[in-house]
Parts: sequence; structure tokens; C-alpha cells
Amino acid sequence: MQHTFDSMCEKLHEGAYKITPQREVILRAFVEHGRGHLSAEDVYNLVKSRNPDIGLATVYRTLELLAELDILQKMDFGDGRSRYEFSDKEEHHHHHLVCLQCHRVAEFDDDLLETLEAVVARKSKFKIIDHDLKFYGLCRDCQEAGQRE
Amino acid sequence: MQHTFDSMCEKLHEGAYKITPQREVILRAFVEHGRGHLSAEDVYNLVKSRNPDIGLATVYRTLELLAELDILQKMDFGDGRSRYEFSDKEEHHHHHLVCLQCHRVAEFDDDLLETLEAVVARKSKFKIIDHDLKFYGLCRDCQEAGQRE
DNA sequence: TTGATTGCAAAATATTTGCACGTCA
DNA sequence: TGACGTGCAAATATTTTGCAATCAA
Repeated sequence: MQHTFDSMCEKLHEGAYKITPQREVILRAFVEHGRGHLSAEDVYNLVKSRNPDIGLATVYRTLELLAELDILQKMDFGDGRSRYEFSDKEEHHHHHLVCLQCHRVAEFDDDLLETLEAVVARKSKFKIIDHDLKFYGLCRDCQEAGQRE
Repeated sequence: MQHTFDSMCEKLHEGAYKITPQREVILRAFVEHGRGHLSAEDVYNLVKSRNPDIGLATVYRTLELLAELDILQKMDFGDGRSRYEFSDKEEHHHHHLVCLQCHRVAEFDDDLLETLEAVVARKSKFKIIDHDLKFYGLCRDCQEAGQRE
């Protein structure tokens, strides 16, 4: 399922939530930044150009709402702030490659983890609902930069 | 490599760090709580009985130091506070099963991820240094509690 | 002795909340 | 119109930092 602006507005309607200019402009920020892993502050700065009076609290509240509606997914890269990207619930999962040097986040698609999840579920008696896999290391640019020194 | 109290003190010595009563008592808290995933506050509370005058800032500074020395590993379960456990650097990795209901954290040992890591490294050109895998779901107790309702 | 370490209080950071006002449906 | 949503400021929560006093080596 793709996240179009219209489909997201529909989800808001279904939940009996109002469509306000603030919510619109935040949704647009994600549409336009496709695969960005945006923090609340990032979103706030992006939307201020279109809506200078928006409050940071509104951004937080909207992000929380969108995460509840499964439009966005809240994630944590260990840098002390939450980040959001379009939720992948119905598609297959992708994972994150976090560069320890430049802190950029790349993505990686994978299916192998499904197998592992089944093994873990069987051995642990856990009912697994979601998983989160992150690789930390050096991206290609930072590896090359390191070699040049 | 096991984390004994003495081996940890040695690591402090090697780094020219002093062995203070505060550091000792924090190390002991981890030795005695083996596989606990302790937050700074947890450690602070554990340690206050033996050393009532210890400051929370000292706990934070000590945890940071021990993580730098690879005695502890800092981790994040998405509940807004960092947690620490003995570092596993030289052994094989274990992963975490986080219960979404009771928030308890169980562990799971695995080797399958080594394969996946190699695949990711090859495809992404990332030099992978570490990984972090968490499963979220319902532990056995919470599943049973859910069925009873 | 002396530089590292500590406790305290204040600051910094990220996020949440109370409330009066504004607005979407 | 009226409940929902917003902006602001204040409150929380976690972690960090400045500094004078203290302590381990």
C-alpha cells in the first residue's frame, strides 16, 4: 500500500479526526521527503516555511496521531530523539544501516528475518508482533574518507 | 570472557582510572544483577543502600565510563531511558525480546544473524561493526493473561 | 600532593500537558 | 454551534555540565 496524500486524509476521516492545515502540511512534508527519517524538530523546521505559526507541540501531537493510525512509524536510532517514516506494516520489512561516523541512515530490504522470527517465536514462546533490526557501521563514503587519511 | 569484579577493576587500572567506592559499588550492582537491563535510575536505587550519599550524576558518569571501556553496553528499548548490561563484545550476540504489555525484557541467543550480516555487508557496501535486533511482542505470561479475560 | 572524582545544583534536551482561544465539519 | 485542535507556556523526564570540595594513588 502506497502512502498518498489522499489516502492518508481518508484514514484521518475514518478515525473521525479533522483535517487541519497543520495536519495537511505535516503529511505533505513526509510525502515530499519520501524516505526521510524525520525527527519532530526536522518536521517542525520543514513545515514552518509553509505555516510559520505552527507550534512544536502540534507537531509532536500530530506525529503521535499519525503513528497511532499506522501512517507513520516511530523509530529510535539511539540519538536521543524519535524519528518517523512512513509505516511499512503491510509491505515487507526493511531495516536500517546507521553510519557511526556521519550518522546517515540507509535502508536495507530483507526477507531472511522471517525465518529467524519463526525460530525465535517457537523457542521463546513469545508472540512476536514486530521486530527492529539495525546495523551500525561505516557507510561507503566514510570508509573511503578513512582510507584517505 | 567473563566479567568478574577483579577483571573489571583491572580494566579501570589499565585506563589509569581510579577505583573509587562509588565505582566499586556500581560494578557490584551489575555483578549481582547478572543479566539485568538496568537504567541509571535502577543502578542509583540499587547502590544507595550501600552508599547513601552517591549522586545520580556520578552514576551517569560511571555508566558512561564503563561503556567506553566495553565493560557495559548501553542499549535502548524505546522507553525513553538508556539501559546497561555487561558487554558481549567477544562472545556471540544475544538479542532482546521486549514484551509490549509488561515491558519485561527477555533474551535470545542466536547465530543465524551472522549470515544475514554478511549478506547485508556485501549488498550495501557498509562496513558493519555492530547490530541490534529486537523483537517486540507478548511474553508467555501476558499471552495467558490475555486469554483469561 | 595533586589531578581525578564526587555531590550538588543548575542547565540542556526532548517531550508532554494544561488551558484559553480558534476552527473544522 | 460545539467538540476537536491549536499555540503558548509551564511542567516532566532524562541526561549533562560547572564548580568547589574531596579523595585515591
